[in-house]
Amino acid sequence: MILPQSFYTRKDVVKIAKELLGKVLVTNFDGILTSGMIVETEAYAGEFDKASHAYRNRRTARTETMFKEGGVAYVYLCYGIHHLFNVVTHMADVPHAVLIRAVEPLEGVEEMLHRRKKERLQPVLTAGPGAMSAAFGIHTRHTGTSLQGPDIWIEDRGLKVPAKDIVHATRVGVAYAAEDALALYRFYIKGNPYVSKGKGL
DNA sequence: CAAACGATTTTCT
DNA sequence: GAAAATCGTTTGG
Repeated sequence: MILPQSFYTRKDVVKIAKELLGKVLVTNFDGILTSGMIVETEAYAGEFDKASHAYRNRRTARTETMFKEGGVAYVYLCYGIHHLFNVVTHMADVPHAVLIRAVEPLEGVEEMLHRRKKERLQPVLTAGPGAMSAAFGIHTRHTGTSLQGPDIWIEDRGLKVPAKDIVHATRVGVAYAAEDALALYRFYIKGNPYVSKGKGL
């Protein structure tokens, strides 16, 4: 089933980030469907999180999407090259989001290989937020897109990730966030080869 | 209007 | 392991 909007509008962004592990992200652009199981996520708790673009409820043209009601995509360009895909959570005016960092490819592998200009299926295809977005065809133009479809959605296919297989860690690339860089806001499935190689603190 | 800066990935040494 | 690639957003003059 497609995760309902009520899944996203809940208030605990960290809990949502953890629950997204094992769910299936699907994109369907121009009739081309690609999907993959989410194996790595990070929570960004807006107002009190220095690692978030919306720290202290800072509203700009870019972050405005994070202030929407939960259940839409927040996509932005990083380092001028990479499109990073996030899921907006909580109610309107609370800028919480979950960064999807890595997935394990399921359907549309041929298309993902083509989009990434790769020959063979290897973890590097979708391990890492920029790589995953490229493989799924996600672009900054999709920021604000609903996660109820028909272009992007997340499904629950009944897979439960055992608590013992969920690793809590520090986030990647946010050392500038001082004490908030120490928060255990990154979650991934232990031993899954598609988890990114990015290192926290 | 000019300048600095990334929630990263790839390539080269 | 180090460095480049590359550009929209944000901030400062």
